[in-house]
Amino acid sequence: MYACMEGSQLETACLPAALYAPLCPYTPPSPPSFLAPLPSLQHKLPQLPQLVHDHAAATGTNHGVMFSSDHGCLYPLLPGIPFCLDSGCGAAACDDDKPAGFAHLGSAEADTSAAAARVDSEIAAAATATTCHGPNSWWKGTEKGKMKVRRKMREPRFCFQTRSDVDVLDDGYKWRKYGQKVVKNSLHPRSYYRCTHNNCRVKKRVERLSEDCRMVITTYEGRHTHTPCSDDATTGAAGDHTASCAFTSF
DNA sequence: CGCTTTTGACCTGCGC
DNA sequence: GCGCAGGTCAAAAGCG
Repeated sequence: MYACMEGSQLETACLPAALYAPLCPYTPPSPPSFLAPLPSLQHKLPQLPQLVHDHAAATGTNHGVMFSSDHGCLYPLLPGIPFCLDSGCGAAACDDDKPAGFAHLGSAEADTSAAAARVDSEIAAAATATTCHGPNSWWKGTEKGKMKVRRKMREPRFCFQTRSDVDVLDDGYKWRKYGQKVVKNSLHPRSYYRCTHNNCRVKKRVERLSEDCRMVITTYEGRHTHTPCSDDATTGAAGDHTASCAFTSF
């Protein structure tokens, strides 16, 4: 999943031509309407999560999509990799209504790369947990005599890949780092961030490709309950604001 | 002083 | 059941 797509794979890309135009020599066959042209990735990257979310909302599923960007070129990453968190969304059921280039979970047998299998396993685990406990359910554990309650819930996850010298892309939201972990078969540690906004449990993971330390993999989990501009407003009024705000992003 | 980052420990899920 | 790996917690340290 983390490897860059080859040219042949891009034939199934679904982003508008304007996205590719600057540097990429190919053109997607039929750009979907839910994605507006992005003349410059550098300036439009913060919009990407919203675009993806709009698609998820339009399709009624928690589809994730993996994008890869390279010097301004942005395209879906490895179409065919399952990335649907909706436990009720089977592979066959989803195939018909997903646009070309979008992948969803549930078709592990179609995956050939170890990385894809790893992601599939990861997402499948989340789906399994959801099945066992139901959406938005809680599981409990104990630590040093006191109950520790964690939320194990189904959240839409989207990841994209970009080439950048900085780990944390400026997506308009404020993040707090809560962990860092060295992952196996990776030369670079994975960082875990959480949105600092009140009652916003959106998380993101950032890691660099071991094959190319300039490539950054950013995975968003969950949806923001606020706008980027309201990030500073962490008071109780945030709830009213978010309730009246149709913009929900990552 | 408050917020953020760091980092080791802990917990859970999965594969064997 | 055990070990491994990923994810999270929380105390300590750092910083403005």
